[in-house]
Amino acid sequence: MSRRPTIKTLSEKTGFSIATISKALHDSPVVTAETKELITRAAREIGYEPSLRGMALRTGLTYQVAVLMPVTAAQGFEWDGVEYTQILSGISQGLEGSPYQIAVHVVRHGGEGLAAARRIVEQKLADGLIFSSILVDDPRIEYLVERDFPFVALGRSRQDLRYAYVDIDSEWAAYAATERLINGGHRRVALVNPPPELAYAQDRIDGYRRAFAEAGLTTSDEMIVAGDLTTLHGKNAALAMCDLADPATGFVCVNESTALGVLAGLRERGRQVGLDASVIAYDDINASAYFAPPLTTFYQPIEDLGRHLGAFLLRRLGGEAPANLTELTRPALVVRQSDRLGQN
Amino acid sequence: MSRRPTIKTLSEKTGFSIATISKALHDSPVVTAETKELITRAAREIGYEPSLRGMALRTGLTYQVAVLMPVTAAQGFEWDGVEYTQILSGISQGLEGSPYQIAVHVVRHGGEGLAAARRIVEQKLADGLIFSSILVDDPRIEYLVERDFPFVALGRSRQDLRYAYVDIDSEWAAYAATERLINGGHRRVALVNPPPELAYAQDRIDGYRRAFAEAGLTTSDEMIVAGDLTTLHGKNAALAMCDLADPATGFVCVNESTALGVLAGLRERGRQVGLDASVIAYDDINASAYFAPPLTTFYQPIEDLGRHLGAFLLRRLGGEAPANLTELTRPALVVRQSDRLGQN
DNA sequence: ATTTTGTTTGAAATCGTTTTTATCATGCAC
DNA sequence: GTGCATGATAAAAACGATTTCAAACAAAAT
Repeated sequence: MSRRPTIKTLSEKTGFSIATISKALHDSPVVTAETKELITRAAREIGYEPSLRGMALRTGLTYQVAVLMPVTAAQGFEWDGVEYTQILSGISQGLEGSPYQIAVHVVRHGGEGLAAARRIVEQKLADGLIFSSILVDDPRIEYLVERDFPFVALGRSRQDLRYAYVDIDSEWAAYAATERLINGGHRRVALVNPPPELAYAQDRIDGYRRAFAEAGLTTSDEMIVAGDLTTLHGKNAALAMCDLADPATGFVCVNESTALGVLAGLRERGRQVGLDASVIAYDDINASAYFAPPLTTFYQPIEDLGRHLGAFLLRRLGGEAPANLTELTRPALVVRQSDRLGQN
Repeated sequence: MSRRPTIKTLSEKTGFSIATISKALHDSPVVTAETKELITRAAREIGYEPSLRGMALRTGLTYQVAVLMPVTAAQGFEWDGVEYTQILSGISQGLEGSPYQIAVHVVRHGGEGLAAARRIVEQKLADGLIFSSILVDDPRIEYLVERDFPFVALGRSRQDLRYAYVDIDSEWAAYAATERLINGGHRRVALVNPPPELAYAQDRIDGYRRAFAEAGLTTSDEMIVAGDLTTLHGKNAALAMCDLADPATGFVCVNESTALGVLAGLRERGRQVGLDASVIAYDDINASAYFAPPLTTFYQPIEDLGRHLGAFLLRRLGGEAPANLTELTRPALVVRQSDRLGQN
């Protein structure tokens, strides 16, 4: 039985030393074109593939990219975090052609994130790191920047640090959605938001407030409902907003899961969407198109973001400065249902 | 700056040779209890952690578990494949306490699956493999069994091979759902099913047919609609079933995504669920509870299955025979809405 | 003819482990 | 006192690559 060919096999076959083989395969200028040709041909012939483990040991690299995958709401088995499939798919596309593999590290509680990052850096479990759920003040970013460990964040914290990121312009997205509802005649607009420690929760609040400010209106904080990203949260938020003395008529929902919950809540209160309530959501898996009624959304191309995460990390690993590696995308409006209160 | 401590550091610190250190840390019987104690204490003191890469090179292992993640319907950006977050979370729990990391390999087209498995085995990218979307006749299973490469399948093919698997009893699940609808008075029941090459699509068809046979009724194949697992597929299926000369009144949906589509389709045709149509789905992320109306479902504990996948693979890697490593679970009925036609 | 320079290749060290084999006391029997 | 197990530890080889440095040789310069 023939074992997998190594550089030694090649050495025996071609008569060159393993040193020359290694150099030839790396296209080093010190070896003649003729020898290179000979060696690469032999390598192709016997199907030689360098062993990642051998390379890893010698170079100190791991050829692994770690991805921190949060599983916050597995408890209760609610619809949450599902977009990670798309993120991973995107990252994998971004990494294509490189020798890097994706190592998923599941993070159960918020606090585990820093611990996981620490372990990855200290035990050198990976050469680079990708993570999301960025906090307003994110200890992982601080730690990694300080250690100069290559990473790309999906989201931006509010720290004054230079690092690579890919993000959605949530401030603008919330502004645009809120503005639409205000223009539609809504004065009481609920913002169904993620927990306030998340950076983009703050971005959304900023955009929401800006829309009201520019319209010359005032907002009250009771309309901003923070919670996890589950459908249940959306439903509870809608119920609470309906039960206010001065109830909400417009709803800006952070994602499709909460939007579904809001629809369920409104139904339970006998409110008719399109007639006495309007709902706008941010969309990643096109479920909103099938809701009753179909929702107007801002579409976030999660898989694209993933692709950029992978590509940016590759460039970061290649030594590029983080300053070049930033991207901010605006979600695209998908109009499906009117936002005009009682006019459709 | 102190580099990460290695076995050599420990050797210098304690005065023992690296051979003795290695043996002591593996609790070998040839080294005295006293020496072991000394060495383990020193290891703890300087925070020694063995290098996975060093171990990997020497032992030929990789300490990686590969997971094949299919991304079939990324095209069109439909709701599909979202349960992988839960699967990964479960696998990670099953692997906890072991030195194994999860390496995700994204598989884009069906055919890529075998190629990915081949690459993983031949280049020894991982020590074990986990994959889903099992085909009726699955070349990956055949290949891996032949090579005696450790793996656990999420699902069972119809090949007569011995291998480790975790699966949902889809035959029973389809039987139970169909029987409920038949008992509710439905005679025209549509089965909104995945593509027929998937093993569990056949299981579902078997169960569906058994329910009709046991009720002394006949089925017609036009009621079995195969397609991808997207919401769009569900909607199209519902439209088609409504437009038949003898339309369907009951719907058994393969997952929540298609169920949402079926609801949308029924709405478009003016059918009222609970009045002139009934829908039952298989549930993994509890979205059905918020649909209009909330759906009766069979709940599939995906994360549990993932946990077993991880645990089984660990045992398989430990040398256990595949025959012991099989599990079949029945989903649990969650009654939310009556299945009785026009009687609720 | 001898030295210098440059070009190509090879030997050897290294990365951090595990494992096989060797060494060296010590205790015991003869 | 010599020989022989026995038990504890050490030395060395291996895993598969990269990299530094030396060697060999030819060509050019003196």
